[in-house]
Amino acid sequence: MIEIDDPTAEAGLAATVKASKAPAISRAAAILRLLGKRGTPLGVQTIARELGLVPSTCLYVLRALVEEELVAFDADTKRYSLDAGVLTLARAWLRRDQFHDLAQPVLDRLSQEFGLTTLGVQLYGLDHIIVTAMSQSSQNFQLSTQVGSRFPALVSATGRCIAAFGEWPEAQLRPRFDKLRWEDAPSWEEWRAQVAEARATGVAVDRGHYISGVTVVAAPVWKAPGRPSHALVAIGIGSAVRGEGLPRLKEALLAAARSLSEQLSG
Amino acid sequence: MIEIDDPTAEAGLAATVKASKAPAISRAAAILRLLGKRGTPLGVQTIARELGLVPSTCLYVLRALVEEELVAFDADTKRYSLDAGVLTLARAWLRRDQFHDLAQPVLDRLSQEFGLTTLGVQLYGLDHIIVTAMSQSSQNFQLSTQVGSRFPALVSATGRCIAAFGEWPEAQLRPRFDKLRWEDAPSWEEWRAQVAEARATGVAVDRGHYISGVTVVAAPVWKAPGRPSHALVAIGIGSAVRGEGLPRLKEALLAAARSLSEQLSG
DNA sequence: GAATGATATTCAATATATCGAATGATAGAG
DNA sequence: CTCTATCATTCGATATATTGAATATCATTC
Repeated sequence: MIEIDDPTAEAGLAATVKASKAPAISRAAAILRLLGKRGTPLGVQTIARELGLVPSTCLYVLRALVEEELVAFDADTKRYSLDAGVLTLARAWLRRDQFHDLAQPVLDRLSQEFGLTTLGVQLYGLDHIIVTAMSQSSQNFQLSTQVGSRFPALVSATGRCIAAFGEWPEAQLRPRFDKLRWEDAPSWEEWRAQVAEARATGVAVDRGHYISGVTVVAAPVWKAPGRPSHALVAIGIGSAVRGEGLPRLKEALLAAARSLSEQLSG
Repeated sequence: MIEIDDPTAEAGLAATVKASKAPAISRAAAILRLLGKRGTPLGVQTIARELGLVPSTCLYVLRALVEEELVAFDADTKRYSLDAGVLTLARAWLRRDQFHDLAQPVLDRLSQEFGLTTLGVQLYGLDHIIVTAMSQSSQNFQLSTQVGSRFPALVSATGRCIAAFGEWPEAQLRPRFDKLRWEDAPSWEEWRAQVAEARATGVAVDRGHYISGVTVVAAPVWKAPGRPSHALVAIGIGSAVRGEGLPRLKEALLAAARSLSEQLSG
């Protein structure tokens, strides 16, 4: 799957910093994300330029992050990179997230039964989604993502899911839809029709639009009434999603999502 | 394995905040760690009390963290907990950490061959270590930790490793040694002797001191000359580490650690 | 080897994040 | 239902984090 740029990194930072009562934290988060995205160690100046920060401020923030072991500092090269402290936080999150725990066995079963890759994702409004659980079947060729990956909200089957059950005004959907990148982008009308179908059936499908040859199915999960908080996703290639397979998969995904919703709200 | 409390959480926070030029970040990190440790969602007041923060400041920090999706806010209960944003950072870290990538296949091979659990850990001076890679054999009963776990630096075999190759003054070692919790704590003299042996052989061993019945072996890994930066650890129970097994394991671990050191420094 | 351009870092002025008291909001007891 | 206790939240005064210029350090070019 294709990764996306983080919109908050460059453009929105100035605004976020201004509005906040703790701007150092926005800056720190932006730095962490930048270091994560780049992967290679960066110097103070580079980071500051990239994020539009004052170098001295950037230095102080980095030093604080180093102190907290969220950022590693190489004294020889004077370069900064992510440190293992972020792992400790992630482990704590994984251990306690209800959806993750409940979804994992369900995903394992589904990916086994249908021979495809399944994901549990958390929805963040119209901005993006984050993969929080994953399971792969033992088949040879598999599409793969990792827990922690971010994708734009409205793309693929999950996007139709969000549009179908989020009750968002069209004025908010359209501009975001126009910015998406698909391998074979649907027209706005085509997409609207598919969203309507998702609303009717309870499951959204993307047939080769996001990635050609790949069928993605998504079903919404609710933690509370209102907008769905999570979704179950199945990603299939080849025979797994052809012919009789697809309706059965949709059925199974829908049932699993309903069951999860009940468990989460109870 | 037994988890440890984070020393920076309560006691050291005030000092760290005072010294820093970006105190909001220390507070933010402390909040993240607290939320991670507790697992259950917490209110502003509770967090502030626990960490010795002013409630209003605590609120501002929390809001900034929510904005960055590092903390989730339940508007109904007004409780805060870790959010999935920390996952994204962790994934980025895992993807780019050289030691993690190089160590994983080595650990897989070792755990398979000897039928035990192996870890790759990153060393943080005399403070603590963080597990950054793990592999388990397919045997039924296995000791288990997770990537991201933290342990005190000087405990078990890794501790002897750090003491043996870190060239720390005794005055710094002793007070930390005295604070450790073992199931069957060795005396200071006993421990010193084992550290000396580790220095001589290149591998450290803990025979049931940290956890009774469990043998832990650790070998240091260097990214650069000076103090070791990482270590390879093998954790065995029963026959895997009895008789002829142990010397063979020590040999294999040492060889693997040497090879890794070379790859990392090159 | 001097000069150049880039970097990281320090420092004092000032915009502002932080504090503590005051205000709302909420839940539980009587 | 009222009272009380505890919580989250707002707000103005002030200690201080942030800034931008100045300095120090480093690598590279002529």
